[in-house]
Amino acid sequence: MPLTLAIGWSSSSHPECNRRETEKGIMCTEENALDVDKVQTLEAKLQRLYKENEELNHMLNLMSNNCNILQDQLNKKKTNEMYTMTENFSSQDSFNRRVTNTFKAKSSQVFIRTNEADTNLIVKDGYQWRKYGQKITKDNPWPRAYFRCSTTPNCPVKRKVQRCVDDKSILMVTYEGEHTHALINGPEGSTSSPRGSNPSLAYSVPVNVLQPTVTLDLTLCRTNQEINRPAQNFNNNNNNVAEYVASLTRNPNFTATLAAIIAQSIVNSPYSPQR
DNA sequence: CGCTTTTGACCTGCGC
DNA sequence: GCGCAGGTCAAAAGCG
Repeated sequence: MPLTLAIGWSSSSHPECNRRETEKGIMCTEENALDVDKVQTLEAKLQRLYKENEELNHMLNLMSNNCNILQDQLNKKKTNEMYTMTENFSSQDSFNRRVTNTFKAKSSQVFIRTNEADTNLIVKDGYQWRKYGQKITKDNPWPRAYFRCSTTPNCPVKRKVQRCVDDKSILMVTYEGEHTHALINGPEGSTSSPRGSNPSLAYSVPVNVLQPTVTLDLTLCRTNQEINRPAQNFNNNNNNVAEYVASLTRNPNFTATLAAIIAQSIVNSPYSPQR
């Protein structure tokens, strides 16, 4: 413990040092007393931090345990649902077909919050997409757009983009298949937006259908134009930030991820008791 | 001119 | 077999 050593410096047992200290006289005594006070205050502070650290570790463990328990319950529920599905299908073949279509196609769905005024269905995800169809579906008044990955000629990946019925600012993006190539561009690099249009700021990350759905809201990311008009949207953005933070804290996935990051930072911290 | 989007027609699967 | 809904095709049009 470095602090213990720091406290010990003034009581040197070396005779020469003791002599010099005596010669310096009482003048230094007050100064030394002040230093000792400072050190003691710091030590007390550090002890308090250690204590808080321990409490946080304890809380993290509890959260982690709860998370594991919930995950187990979810997995069990999913398994039960699969069994129920099997019973409901008229034949094992049709069930297998459905499972194959649903899971083996590597489909995934992401929900992306965009600007409500933004009417196009462009989602930047770093790949290049070519639109090959659009359709109005029965259960949704908003058109569904069909895209094919055109990054490479033989890439089999398709995606469907449609606005959410309840909230038109949310885009539902369904990916099907797996890319046969690497991601060639960042979110700004996609060239799939129509000429002259104002592409959405949304940036999606595909998530496997078996995993919890992820919603990304990047409408708060400011474009260069927005940066150049500073105060205009400030209050509006503040409200959006509050909403954004509230939605994040309600999301259990976000909480779990945040807890993991905090845990990691504590473990790696130089003040960690484990070090 | 080449690439992309648009959009009506066509195809396919499913339920009745 | 028929009708419906979702998915795909391909010609036309738009844009740089």
